[in-house]
Amino acid sequence: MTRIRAPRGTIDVFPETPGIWRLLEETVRSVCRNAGYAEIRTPIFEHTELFQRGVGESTDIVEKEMYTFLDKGERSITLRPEGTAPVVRSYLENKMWAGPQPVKVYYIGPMFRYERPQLGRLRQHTQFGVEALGASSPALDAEVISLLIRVYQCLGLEGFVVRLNSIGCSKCRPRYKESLINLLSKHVDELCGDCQRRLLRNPLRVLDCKNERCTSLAKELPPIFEYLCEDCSQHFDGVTQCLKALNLVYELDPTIVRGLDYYTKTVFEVVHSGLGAQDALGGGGRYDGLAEELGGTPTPAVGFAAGIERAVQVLQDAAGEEAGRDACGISVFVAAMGDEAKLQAFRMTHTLRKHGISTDIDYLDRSLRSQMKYADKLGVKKVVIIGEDELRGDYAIVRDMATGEQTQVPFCNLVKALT
RNA sequence: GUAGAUGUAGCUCAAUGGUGAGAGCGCUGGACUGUGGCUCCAGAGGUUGCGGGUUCGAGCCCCGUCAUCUACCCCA
Repeated sequence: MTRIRAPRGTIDVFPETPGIWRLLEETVRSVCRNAGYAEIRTPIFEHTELFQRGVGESTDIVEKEMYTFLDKGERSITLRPEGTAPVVRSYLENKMWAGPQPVKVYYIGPMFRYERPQLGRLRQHTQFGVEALGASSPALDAEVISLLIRVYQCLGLEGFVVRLNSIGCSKCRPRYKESLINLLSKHVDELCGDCQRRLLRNPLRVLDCKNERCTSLAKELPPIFEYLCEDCSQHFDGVTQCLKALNLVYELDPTIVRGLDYYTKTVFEVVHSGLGAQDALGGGGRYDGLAEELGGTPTPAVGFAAGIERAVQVLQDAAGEEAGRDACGISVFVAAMGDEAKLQAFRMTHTLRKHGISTDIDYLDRSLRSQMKYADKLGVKKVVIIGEDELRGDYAIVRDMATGEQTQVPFCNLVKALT
């Protein structure tokens, strides 16, 4: 029999990192709630069409990375590859537009993409994200960006960089695309194979190509700022103004274009150099056209998504392996010798637990010496020792593991002595 | 989907084509029959990823396969 292993691209979060995970999740929750974002939990699978229409038929995610299958009712189902389209679907389906606007929600949960795993990339990974729907104010873009930064700041994470860009809207982006095509067409031969293909389909992608020659060509291209329409341009100014008001440092980066079709106007990424080739901790932007694309009324919205595993990786590099270890948290160990004492110890352990004292006991019939060793490894503060002598005298020995000091405590006073 | 690297004990790694595949750490026990950390001793633990091939002989060489890692594409 061959041993069953976890499927490719999945990991067990155990035993090294649950501590960091819990800290991260708690930080996300408190930062979001502090800014008026409520939790939303959407299904882990959705109708395939949601992502085809929402994320975009021509994106890599939809083209080749989705976990799609037919269920027993012949429906095409997809494990969610991202969180935004489901939230918008939920907003529309639950008529959240009928309540006070904007609707601000956050989520934490698993996402699935069928890709080759590498550093910072898994087939099942966890994202936290926020979405603010129903308002087009640039202040909301800035708020969303500030939330992401705040999460990292609260965790004491350093060395990340915020990159900001605007990719315009359906009015002005086509003009920019057109001029990119015109300018790049003159240099088709110098572009890499991928970019030659991208040129007609989505010329913006040439901007963030990692190929050196494409990069140097891209540098010569005019930035999109010169092509933004009045509306987009004003909006972008509003965003930068708000960010400056918060003293948030960012870099203007005309090369970030994002791989999902639904983005409009503001797009941003938070990157960290400690992540290898996949250097984005998180990213997001505005998606004013998505609700309409999903058959709802036009609804302006903005949000981000960020990778938990990637944040954990950076935090652990900074703090060391042991930092995330989930200590058992046991404070008292009951060591016993002899059958009668062991039964008494078993009962005592449960009594102590009932009184809120975290307690553990030996289950391997070990010698006293070994029980002491084990108690030491657990890191307990006190060990309660019972043998035949103690049973006869109706008391237990309580040993302080830090000082080595031992006292005799009558059984009836044990709870008080250990509290 | 493509490319490269790597698969030996729970972990990190040794072993010129040649005896019964070793070490450190960890685990279990003992020295100390009822007292942890330090020290010393002992023990358990392996289908050398899997399947073929070459050879008198393969952990080592060759082929295939699977897995992991890294990178491309793209993204969290």
